Amino acid sequence: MSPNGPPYTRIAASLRAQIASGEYPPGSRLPPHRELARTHAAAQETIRRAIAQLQAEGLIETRGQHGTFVQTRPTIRRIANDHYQRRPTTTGEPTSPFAHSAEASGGHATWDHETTRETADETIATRLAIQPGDPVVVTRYLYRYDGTPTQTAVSWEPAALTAGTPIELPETGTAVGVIPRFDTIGLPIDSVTEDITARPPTPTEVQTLALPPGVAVLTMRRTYHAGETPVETADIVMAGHRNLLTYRHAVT
Amino acid sequence: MSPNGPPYTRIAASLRAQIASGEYPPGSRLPPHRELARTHAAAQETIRRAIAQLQAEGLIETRGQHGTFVQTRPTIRRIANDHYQRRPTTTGEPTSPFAHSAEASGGHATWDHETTRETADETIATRLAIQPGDPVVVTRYLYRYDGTPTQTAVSWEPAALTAGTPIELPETGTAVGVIPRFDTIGLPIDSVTEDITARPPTPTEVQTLALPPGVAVLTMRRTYHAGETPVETADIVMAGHRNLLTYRHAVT
DNA sequence: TAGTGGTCTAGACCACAAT
DNA sequence: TTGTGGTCTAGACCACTAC
Repeated sequence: MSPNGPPYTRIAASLRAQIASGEYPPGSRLPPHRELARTHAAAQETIRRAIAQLQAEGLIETRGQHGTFVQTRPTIRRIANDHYQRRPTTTGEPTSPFAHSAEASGGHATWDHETTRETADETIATRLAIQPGDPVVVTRYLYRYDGTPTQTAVSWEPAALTAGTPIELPETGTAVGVIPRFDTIGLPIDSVTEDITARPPTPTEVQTLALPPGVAVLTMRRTYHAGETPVETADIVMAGHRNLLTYRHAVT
Repeated sequence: MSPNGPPYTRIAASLRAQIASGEYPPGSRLPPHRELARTHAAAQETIRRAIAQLQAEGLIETRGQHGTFVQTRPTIRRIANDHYQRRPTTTGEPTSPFAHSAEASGGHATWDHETTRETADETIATRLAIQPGDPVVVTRYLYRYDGTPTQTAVSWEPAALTAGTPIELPETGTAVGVIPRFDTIGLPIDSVTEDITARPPTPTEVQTLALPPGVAVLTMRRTYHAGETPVETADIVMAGHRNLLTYRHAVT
């Protein structure tokens, strides 16, 4: 088609066009590497480079030793991190930002969590404005969307703030979510900072999030403040190619 | 070191450790592929896989035919997309969000732009709530940070809104920035939506942003609204590994 | 047993830089 | 001319799955 660039990019472009044209519809299987090597008159390794490129784009997926398949859900799920607003204290059942956005996009959210007590290392101490070695309550989450893992999060809270209160352990009391929890102990959260970046996944993230090779993760570092006091900080990691963070700000 | 995984991941881990330990300090040159192949008792192609992995992590950089170098600036630049607030109309010279954040992190910002008149395709028409084929003012930007390209943006505005006004062409009047410009024609912007995601770069983006292979781009789709009317929409693209988007919201 | 993706190898050629 | 990163090849082996 286009005679520019090295062969593996041309082969990738050719396959990309065949997928876009519907010749290989979503869910269908691509020919085996060795057959593609014959039809494109290239070596198997060259085919693999082309395949790897499409994989990084999230277009196709290789399933173990079963074959190479066109992605069935290139559709991006939307995480509506709208405003951080307290819900009107009506009858609605408590929910989390993740569950809220999942249901808004027509799916079902579940999550596992595990809470431990640890001491703050230097990084966390800085983020929480405490001293290294101070006790913190750490909670690790794995969020699933319709059953498949899509997001991990690790949350840190200074133990000194919640010790002896009903919200000492997240995910156990009646108040769900960071903002309502701290409301109940008279430490109202009034601001949140979020740092967003993209980076390649760690091997662990590849495994837990079932990431295809080459895709980046979108990470958010979020810290809640009550006045000048940081009350919770979290690292949130999700697959870059199937997530969209949406913000709506007022301009004043 | 660690006997797990295929050789190329072990070689990558080994090089990563050598970089972290300071054996290869930032800016230094790694041995040539062929030499690494000898010392690690592997084929050159295997070395290249390991190198490609480190490249995708932003740890090293290959410069044409000069060699492989440890990245000198793994330091992430900060783009402070704080609140969208109108500046107090004092004596300060007009500036842009990009210039503001660049100077906040100690660098110097410059940008080129080119404005054309086009007609809206279906996507842009939807985003601007106009009809396909309606005239739009399109401006393409290339932003540089201390001289090196770091961000591209394309902006669309419905021509019908600005025709015959002093702000018909962006970047020509006295008002700099979207919000001040529309203030001057009595169409005050009061909200902005931003959609953020990560994806692999297009070949064009690889070239214009001088991206090393494997790194993802962080993209923002931003739309300004005056009431319910979209007045400007833009696609902003930056390298994922050296950019950080920072938000600070009030919680109400 | 056969098919599949994944990996490795030894050797080759290219374009480009510096010398 | 030499050295470099980048690419391609033909063939091989492995782990896993399906039959």
